[in-house]
Amino acid sequence: MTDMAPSRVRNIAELALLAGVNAGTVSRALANNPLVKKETRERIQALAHKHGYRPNQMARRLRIQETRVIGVVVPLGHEKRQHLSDPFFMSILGHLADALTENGYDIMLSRVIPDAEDWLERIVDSGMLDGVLLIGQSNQFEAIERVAAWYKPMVVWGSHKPGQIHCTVGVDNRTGGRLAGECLIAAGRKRLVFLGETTAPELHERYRGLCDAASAAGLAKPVKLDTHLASEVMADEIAAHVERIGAEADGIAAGSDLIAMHTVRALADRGVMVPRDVSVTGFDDLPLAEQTIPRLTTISQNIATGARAMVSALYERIAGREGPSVEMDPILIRRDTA
Amino acid sequence: MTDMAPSRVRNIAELALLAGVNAGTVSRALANNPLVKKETRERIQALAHKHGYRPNQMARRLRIQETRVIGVVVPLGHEKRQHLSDPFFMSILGHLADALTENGYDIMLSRVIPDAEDWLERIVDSGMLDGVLLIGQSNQFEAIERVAAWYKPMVVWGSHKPGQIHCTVGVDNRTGGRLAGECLIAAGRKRLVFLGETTAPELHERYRGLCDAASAAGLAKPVKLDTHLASEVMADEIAAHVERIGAEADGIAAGSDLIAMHTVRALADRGVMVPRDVSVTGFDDLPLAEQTIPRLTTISQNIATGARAMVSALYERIAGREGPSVEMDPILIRRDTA
DNA sequence: GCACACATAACAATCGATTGCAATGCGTTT
DNA sequence: AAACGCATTGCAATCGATTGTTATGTGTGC
Repeated sequence: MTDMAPSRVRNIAELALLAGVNAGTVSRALANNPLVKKETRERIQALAHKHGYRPNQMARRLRIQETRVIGVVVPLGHEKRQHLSDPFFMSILGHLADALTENGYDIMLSRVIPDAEDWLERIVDSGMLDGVLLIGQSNQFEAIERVAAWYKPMVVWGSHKPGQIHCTVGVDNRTGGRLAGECLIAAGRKRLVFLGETTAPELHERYRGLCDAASAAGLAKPVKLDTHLASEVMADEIAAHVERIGAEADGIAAGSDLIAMHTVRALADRGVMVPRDVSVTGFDDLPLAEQTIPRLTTISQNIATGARAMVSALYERIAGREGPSVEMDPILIRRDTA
Repeated sequence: MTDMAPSRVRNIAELALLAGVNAGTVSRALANNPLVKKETRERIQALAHKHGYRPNQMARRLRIQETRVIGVVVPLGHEKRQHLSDPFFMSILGHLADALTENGYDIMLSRVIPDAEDWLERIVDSGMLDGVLLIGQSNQFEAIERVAAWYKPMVVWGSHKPGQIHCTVGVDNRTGGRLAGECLIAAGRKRLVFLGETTAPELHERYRGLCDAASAAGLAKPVKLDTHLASEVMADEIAAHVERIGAEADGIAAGSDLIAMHTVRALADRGVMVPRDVSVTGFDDLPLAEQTIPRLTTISQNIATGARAMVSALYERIAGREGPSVEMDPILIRRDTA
């Protein structure tokens, strides 16, 4: 008999047959279980390697009842056209991925448009996940609360309302909005505008904070201009806003860094200089905010710290311990635009 | 009997017991199989809804032998410290996610540091994936070829070497590099520099293209300065490069948009104006490249188109048809920096 | 020489669903 | 009234692994 290229072995039974032992023994051998004689163990391991056998994870996880997969879910309720390419999602996702893979967890990524009533139930109940991380509450507060009542291993990035059940990690968005407002006011700006979509609680809080700052300084209530976060429509929308605002406003608090960057760009296109003519603040402190010209003044969300906080809160919950929500302090990063 | 909160049903057997039928019937009923009488079907569906029952996907997929999960894998061989937060990965990932979720596929995200010899085998052989998309070849060409020899449903973003087995989608990086070089030369630049890490085939090809352009114009071979893509070290590294180059170079071809943006920033910090004193080109054409000030001149990778091409090539391969690699033409996007 | 302990490995139940096939019951036809 | 067809449902094998329990054989002690 010639030594053919070893045929690919698909399941443990085939390998057991080849080794002349029972499937159970193969399983133990590959797990390095000392119940199996060292000699047999090594023989089976060598055979497995030779035939390129690797256990079917689906079967294994079904039996073990543990998947070592974490779902990372982005609900896009208020923003159906938004893409995952939004830098904020991507940035936090990157850090989550780093933290999770370090501990041997895989990541199942879902971008969900919550049209079906039970979208979240379907995810947590799929039997494929050991836990769920939600990036943003969108307009799905109710749905999240409903599930959080019985499903514990879930942590949400977003803002914390008093009395809520689900565990959140996030910054104090209202304070963040206030900081942005105070920064603009300190720069001598009096006619403030907020750019952002306020159906998501986070953005709404930021707007409220801005209003707080304005009223504390005796200024008129800032105007709110709805702005989508979807990259494609966003640019045009902001351009239109900027066109309309004209000289009406001199201080712009953007709901996110991305909006701020587009705004600065749109202003520059119309010959309006930042920060000479108008001050602009962002929100998030993306890595890129420091690299733009002019560099963006913004409110830091400290995404790396937040991601780590989410992951460790989730680990606690997977282990059965329920920790409290985490609310981080926002920090004003004063750069060039305000 | 009071109407208690319906207890949560965990598996199909329990529900079958409640409904007073066999598990098989429940399975068919929930699948809306007309073999089950309409009346019974609706009764079971109502019962399932009431008790919040949802089938265990792990078990289902094991039985069906189809997971409807696609692995999206980022190999980080040459770049151990790189994070997923790299905007290029994130941008393409966003588009892939959009294309895949449209067809009801879930995404399993892996950021792999290929230290184990059989990292890719382990992924494709896990039994959890219907197909694999690799973002970038890193320095793992051999490993990819080895697996591609027997595992068909896999598509790779990267460059295509003649005679290779695995299916790639990407732009012609060499031509792209040449375009960048010609653009710099057309701007009157004579002392060219390439910023990038050339152990990955894509980046190496870009450098070769730049060299082509230089030699065609009778210029000296461009200097290559290794630059990591990892966000944290990158900024300092580029600053150091810029410091050292000084007046030595007047045309900089960056290996990616991100490197280009950092470079412009670093030059600005030293009082060097772009494009007055130095011309800079990027590579990728990220959405952000258009929003920076000055706007980035770059080589478009057309990420959205590429992502769609990857996904449809993968669908073909899942269906058993093996299509060829796709090589898209790079396009010079002339903006402000060169 | 018999009982006992111990090391190995086989056996079989289990995880939770899907599905081909067999069985049941009812109505219709001749 | 027997026979046949059809609509429903039950039964049991299956996907591929893990693991508690049982069986086998070997060596030791008395």
